Amino acid sequence: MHATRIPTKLGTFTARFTEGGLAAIDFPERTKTNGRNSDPSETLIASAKVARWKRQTASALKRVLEGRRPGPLPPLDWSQGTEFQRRVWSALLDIAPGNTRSYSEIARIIGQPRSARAVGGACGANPIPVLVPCHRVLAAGGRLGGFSGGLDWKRRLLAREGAIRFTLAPG
DNA sequence: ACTGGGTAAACAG
DNA sequence: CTGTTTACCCAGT
Repeated sequence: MHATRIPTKLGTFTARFTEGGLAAIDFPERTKTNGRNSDPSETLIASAKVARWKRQTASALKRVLEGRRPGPLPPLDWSQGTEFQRRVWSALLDIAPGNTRSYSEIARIIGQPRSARAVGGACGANPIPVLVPCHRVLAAGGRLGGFSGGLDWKRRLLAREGAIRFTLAPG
């Protein structure tokens, strides 16, 4: 596992990689990590391949934060997900910036029209937010629904994409 | 605004 | 396997 920090206008994200690809993205931490030194063992593991993935991830992340399409992505390591979760996450990649789907629409798209609630669960388990755009999935009637990284992030990401005509959620 | 029933997946035990 | 917990949804109050 190799981690890298990605500074952006909205804070410093952290991306984690395995040999299989990008495995996770963490939102900026409130707590200021006294950053600086990197673990030397990680440096040894780093390969040209991973270095390329890091560049692609940083570029894609910044572009999505600007409301644009991500451009080329590194391979995504979804090996920790179940078959169902991978189907949901895969469907999320087809939602363009500025567009939204509802949980039940995603359920229908993957061929399980009664699994809207389970789709919510899979979105909550998405380890690669922003690039796998679970923030573009809303509840029925345009309500905001939930977001693991906090609803503020969901609102901010949607606003950046000009997709902010949903009713406000409690809270 | 609040409830209750229906529904499906993941997880703890 | 059984119970509990969900980023759900819809029809009734």
